[in-house]
Amino acid sequence: MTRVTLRDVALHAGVSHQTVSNVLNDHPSIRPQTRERVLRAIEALDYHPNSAAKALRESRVTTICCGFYDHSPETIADPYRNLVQSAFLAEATAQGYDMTTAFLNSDVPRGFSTLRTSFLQQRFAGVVLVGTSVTPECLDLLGQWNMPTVLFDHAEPSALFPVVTADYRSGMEHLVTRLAFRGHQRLALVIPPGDQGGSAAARREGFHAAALRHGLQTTTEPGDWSSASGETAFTRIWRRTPRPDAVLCANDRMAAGALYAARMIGVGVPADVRITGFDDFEFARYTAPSLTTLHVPLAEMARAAVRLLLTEIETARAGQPTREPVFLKMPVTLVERESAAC
Amino acid sequence: MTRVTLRDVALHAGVSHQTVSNVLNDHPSIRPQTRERVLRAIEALDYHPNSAAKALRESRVTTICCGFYDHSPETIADPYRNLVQSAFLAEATAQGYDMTTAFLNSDVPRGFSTLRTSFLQQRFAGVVLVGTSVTPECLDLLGQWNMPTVLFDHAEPSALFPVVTADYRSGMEHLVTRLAFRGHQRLALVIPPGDQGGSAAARREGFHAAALRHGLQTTTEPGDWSSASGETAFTRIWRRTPRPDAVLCANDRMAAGALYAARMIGVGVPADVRITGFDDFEFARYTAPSLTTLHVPLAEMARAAVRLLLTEIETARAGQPTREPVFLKMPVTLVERESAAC
DNA sequence: TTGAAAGCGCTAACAA
DNA sequence: TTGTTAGCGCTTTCAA
Repeated sequence: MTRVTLRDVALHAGVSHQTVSNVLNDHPSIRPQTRERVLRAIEALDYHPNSAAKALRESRVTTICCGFYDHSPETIADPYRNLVQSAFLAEATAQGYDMTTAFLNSDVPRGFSTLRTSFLQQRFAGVVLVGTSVTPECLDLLGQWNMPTVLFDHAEPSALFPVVTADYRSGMEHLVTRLAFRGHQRLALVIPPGDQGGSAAARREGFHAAALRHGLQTTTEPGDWSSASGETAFTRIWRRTPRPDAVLCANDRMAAGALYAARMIGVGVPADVRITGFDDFEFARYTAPSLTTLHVPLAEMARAAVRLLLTEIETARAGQPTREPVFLKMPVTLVERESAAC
Repeated sequence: MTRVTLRDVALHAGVSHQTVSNVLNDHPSIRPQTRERVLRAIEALDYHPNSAAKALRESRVTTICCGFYDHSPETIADPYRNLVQSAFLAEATAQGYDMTTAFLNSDVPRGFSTLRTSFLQQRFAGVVLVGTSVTPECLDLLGQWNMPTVLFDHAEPSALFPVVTADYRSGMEHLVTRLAFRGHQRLALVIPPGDQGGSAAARREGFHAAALRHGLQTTTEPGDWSSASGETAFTRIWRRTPRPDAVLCANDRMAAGALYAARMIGVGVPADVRITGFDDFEFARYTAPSLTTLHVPLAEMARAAVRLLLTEIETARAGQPTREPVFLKMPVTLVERESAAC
């Protein structure tokens, strides 16, 4: 159980431990012959450098954190997270970094201070904060910690951190415009309330802006991103007078719930009402009717976010805190399926 | 940007750095007054111990790894992973551990050796290996590394590692028996081929055992867990003669694909054919018709797996490699919905 | 009850 | 080109 160290390798190769270190770090000025001998010793002893020692000595960790903000039981099963996370990890790995994951609950001060503690303990070098609802107050707080951070899915540019998001607003506008051209008059939107500066807010704004432009009537019903909340929302909406002719849901999961509720009540989709989602996850194609929705290029966004974070980390290490504000907004595209067909 | 260390705290409190360490580690024999003073200094300086230094000194890491085996593009969107992972993390956090995630691709030797390298570099203390298809050869390999490991979702007991799984076999048997009692004669199974000792194998065995017992005809069609493969599989199956009167899918995602294909072809479910899934994810309730499936208690399993892993880690540290083989098999329950209603 | 010394495994700086 | 020295921040002896 005793580990092989640099010294063991040095002993085996008949050189000093420093020479071994030099070989490992590709220092110049090592005779090929020595180098060869060291490499053989490393192989023979199955040596692997201790990452803690390296991190300690270099005052540098090669781990990034994927922080899911606003973690609640309702969103645990959300396929969104998995996609994002696995894209993060792939990119991080490609760049020679490890990744840890943190789920921050909405208990803001406590969740954030846990993250900060972890950072100050040097457990990770920087974080991609995933999730809506990062309020301006939180951002100010974060800003004071100077922890390399990238905001994922934050709708507004930030002076403090790079932001990677998608054009949720235009996506929604596009969808509403399309529905307007098809003669729809009364739209209902199912969306989580609040979320200032977050992606829900962007979706809501796009909805209202386009509806106003086209002179459409609108109502809003709260949801919490879960399918169950979509179900409830649709039921409530359908009791109203006048009834909407299209129900737009802020994500696919809620839309799936709405479709289910419609079927239970005996409302035909798309005959009696159109229903749309947002995100375009795997099962959007597999609802009945299949779901018209907006596609978000999550994997691409995730790759960009990690790359930006690594730049942030390098910049912070080099001690150059000034930088242009970065705001990456990826296009969102309409995917037309049955639930809102003509 | 310069970090606060033990020495800084000691200086501030007017004691030696060792005393600070003693306070942090709750050593006895510290005068309450001194203790108080040190704690105030820690507070005042916002001190956080460096985890790398601690790990190095104690030769001990407090990170576990969540290793998803058989990672392929098809399974990235799988909600299964997220549920499992977030349950792992919650339990690990509760026990004072961090968690990293690794996605091992099916390129067995390379993927595994990356994991091993990471372990030998002391990046994590042990791994929960999630996924089917861990072949006996892989297990032997793993066994030689003596890396604390727990197998998640492995169907057979192992002499080498604790296993946490669900009773996939009985679940399938129960479902087949139910269908037999309802007069079904010809069953088709959509399932990934191979997977010796994995959960797919258990599902397949349960299926065949029960079908045999009840004298039912069976056919099998390959799938790769993805919805798209379920779609293809159903289409193929429906071209056969005679047609089955029930199509059992080895997971919900494939079942969703099968439902879609049936609808496209114009086959009524459950009127013309019954379709069932396995796992009971959120959207199983939201397909149309809603999906009859088998519920797997993933969160509970995940908690148990982490606890077992921590025990393994402790045991290994204490140098007592012998231990009773552990095999935890959680119950799987039938959830009846519309797609296989009477 | 507290402090001083040693060293975990590594790398940066310098000396040979 | 290689070896020696020092120290990253912490905890574990052991002595005061």
